Amino acid sequence: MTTAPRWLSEQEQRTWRAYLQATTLLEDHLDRQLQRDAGMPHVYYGLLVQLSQAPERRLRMTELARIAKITRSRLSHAVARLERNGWVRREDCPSDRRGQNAVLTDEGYAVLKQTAPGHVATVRQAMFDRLTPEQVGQLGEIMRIMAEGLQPQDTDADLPWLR
Amino acid sequence: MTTAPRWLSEQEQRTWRAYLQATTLLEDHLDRQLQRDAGMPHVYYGLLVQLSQAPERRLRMTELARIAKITRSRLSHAVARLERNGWVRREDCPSDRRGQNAVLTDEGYAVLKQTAPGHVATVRQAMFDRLTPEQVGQLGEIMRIMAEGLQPQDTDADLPWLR
DNA sequence: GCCCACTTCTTGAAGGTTAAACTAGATGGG
DNA sequence: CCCATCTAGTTTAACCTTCAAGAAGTGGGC
Repeated sequence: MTTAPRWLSEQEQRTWRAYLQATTLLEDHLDRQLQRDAGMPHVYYGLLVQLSQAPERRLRMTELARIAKITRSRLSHAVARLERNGWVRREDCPSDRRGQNAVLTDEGYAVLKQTAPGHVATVRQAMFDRLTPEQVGQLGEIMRIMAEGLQPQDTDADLPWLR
Repeated sequence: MTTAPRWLSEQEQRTWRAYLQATTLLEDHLDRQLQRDAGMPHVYYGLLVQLSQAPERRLRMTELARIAKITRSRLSHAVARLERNGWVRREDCPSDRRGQNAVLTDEGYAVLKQTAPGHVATVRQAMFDRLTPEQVGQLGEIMRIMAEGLQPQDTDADLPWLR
């Protein structure tokens, strides 16, 4: 970082500040809503959602971590907690003896079914009810671009001389 | 929540998922970058930035918490840590004996000065270098709308019969 | 002047997250 | 077959966040 930094323009600064405030406030809001209504933080809820949508309601740990964009370590802790709650169960993977499947239990599914409407309502109220369909489209496109740029890269992409 | 839930449309679902992924990945990315280069998480860095921009580089605890969108409790812990680092100092507020000012020290300012370029570069690379100026404008507008809707409301707004 | 309700800020405990180290099993070249 | 190397997942300890409770100060109504 020896070259002169390119500071943010006025518009970029305003956007960045708004981004930080909105994302902080929303994540807090969702955490509070779900902690109150479902007894777990937002990230944990997201794990149950992913499992509920997977074939046979089960996923390999690494795959779940990849989809949810969290580390395997964090997932290990999270699943341990969800298992204590009886909402997820661990199961040996038949094809790879190192592997574990996280399986959504019926109880876990019931919790999800019960709390999903309230959660959707909260998300709507915070985001979709305030934006025009056009803005929803713009936001989606922008977020896809950002997410794509932040995916853990193929190692070789950082080492072009190896390609 | 007794009425039939209005689920998200296809477009809304895609946008929501992209939003979750992008914000999760970006926050992680910034935390890692700042932990590595500045020895503190992103939120703590943001506190130093706010202080650096305040008159006399100091702010009342409550005001700083309000600006940074975090709880006072969290701020207390954070400032305690930053104080141990020598980057912030606490000071009694002259006009209100309950109050404390958080003051950015010269050391704290130096850390900021040293790490700001790298941080801006990271933000640019993750967001602004990937978006058109038009998209930056759209994102800013959308985030302002969301943040506004999530501000802790004036109590009376929830109690119209008291107005 | 005296209450009482409110604000400011801190604390402690419980729970969540991170980074690094570790166990166990898979994999592929020689 | 053997071994180095890689991958899957867990664990530990340090750190961070949250919630509830509490100490201390303020200020309006009487």
